[in-house]
Amino acid sequence: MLQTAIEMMEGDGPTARQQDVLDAVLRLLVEEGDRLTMTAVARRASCSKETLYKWFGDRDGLLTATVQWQAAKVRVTPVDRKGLDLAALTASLQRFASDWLRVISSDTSIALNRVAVGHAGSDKRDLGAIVLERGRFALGRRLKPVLEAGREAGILEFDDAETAFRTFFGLVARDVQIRLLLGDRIELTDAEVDGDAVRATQQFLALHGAKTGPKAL
Amino acid sequence: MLQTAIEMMEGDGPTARQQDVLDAVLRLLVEEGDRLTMTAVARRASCSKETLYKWFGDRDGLLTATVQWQAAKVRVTPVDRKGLDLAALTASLQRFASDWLRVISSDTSIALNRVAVGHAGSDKRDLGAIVLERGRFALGRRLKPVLEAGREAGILEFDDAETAFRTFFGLVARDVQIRLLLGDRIELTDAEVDGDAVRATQQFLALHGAKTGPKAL
DNA sequence: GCCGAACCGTAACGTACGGTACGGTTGTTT
DNA sequence: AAACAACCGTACCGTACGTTACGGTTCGGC
Repeated sequence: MLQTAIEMMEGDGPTARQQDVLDAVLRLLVEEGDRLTMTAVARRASCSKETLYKWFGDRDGLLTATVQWQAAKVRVTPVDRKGLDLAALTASLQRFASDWLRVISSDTSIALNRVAVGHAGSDKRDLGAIVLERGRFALGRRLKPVLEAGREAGILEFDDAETAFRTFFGLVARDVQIRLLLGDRIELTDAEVDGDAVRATQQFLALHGAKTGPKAL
Repeated sequence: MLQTAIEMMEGDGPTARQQDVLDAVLRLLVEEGDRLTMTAVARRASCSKETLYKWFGDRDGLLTATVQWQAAKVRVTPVDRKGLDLAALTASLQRFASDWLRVISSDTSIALNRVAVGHAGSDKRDLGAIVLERGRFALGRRLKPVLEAGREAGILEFDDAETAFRTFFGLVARDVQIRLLLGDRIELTDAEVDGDAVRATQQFLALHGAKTGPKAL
């Protein structure tokens, strides 16, 4: 059953075969970066270039579909806002932090962000917008309710949830993402990721934790 | 007087004429991004392509020389470590923060980081390494002595200067750089930059300021 | 005034790659 | 079994662009 790029845009996701192709593009993107050729994609995915063009329109369409496909694969564990105490909030923040660190340090994320950054420089700003929307902004949308629940529970104090989120974001990511994107070889073991998540969470709580008793700053 | 790319690598910088060419590349890079062509550079700089190749070797050499040229233009105001008190340290940190925010939000920085990120994905990792070295790491080398002076003066408390610097970096940059690189249009007025610098500095002091009297966290 | 080096402007070359066309194969419908 | 759609593999086309080559101009040295 033929499914055009337009149909993919507005309807149900790619077919199984198309997903295979997009996964091949992902792998190729990690290996070769933005200089992957349509020929290489066709060869890797064992499909014809004609099919690629029929399904995805052109090279940019293929890259866009790939980015969306990868973004769709990222699923998150929701947080229950009931019975929130300091321990639960701390665990939640740590989990967000470690998840995020693992995402931005993954090969696929690095490769995808690289092509998105490259495309943001040209007229084709779509890729950057998608990555931003499904990455940074999606994280904010998921984390802000947690922060606000913490505030309602009297655990956190802040004026603006967006600002508070950005502080947390900075404490977690620091210079990791830009260094990775620029080619710095950072080794991030699981232990280090968890340690960084703990540190970032503690720092955030030190800044925005509710002041109780003599802990006034 | 002819000056080959090799001579430029190991010796005195580019000649005045070559600087004009590199400035033209910079402007073109801001306008067109990585898809600038050698023909466009030659036309913009009013020089021949033959000269470009004689001076810079090839396209990558031209881009490398451009990145180094821009990096060389960034100069910093040193900080005197004598008579350091909290006010002086605060002012110093705020200045670092606002300077850095202005750098990473400038058109040239964004354009340069974009091409560097793109090149970091291919075999040509040079550009990324240069940007990293003259950007993030240069900032760290300049800031760490300030932090250590603050610690010696009893104003700051931290174990590792590198870790403390990265915390400050995160508090300052937050999500700004990645958003700009991905094409997000962020408006950063001078007032906002200064305000962010103050906020980041206060947050850093809250985390690493020496505990005096009843201010224990 | 003459010579050569450096350089400009432009034309030309080679190639890599995006995009298209086409013959052959498989699987499905009638 | 005939017809047809979807698809694979490959050959092909057009073009953009990196790189080179060349004629003409400026300029410093003798």
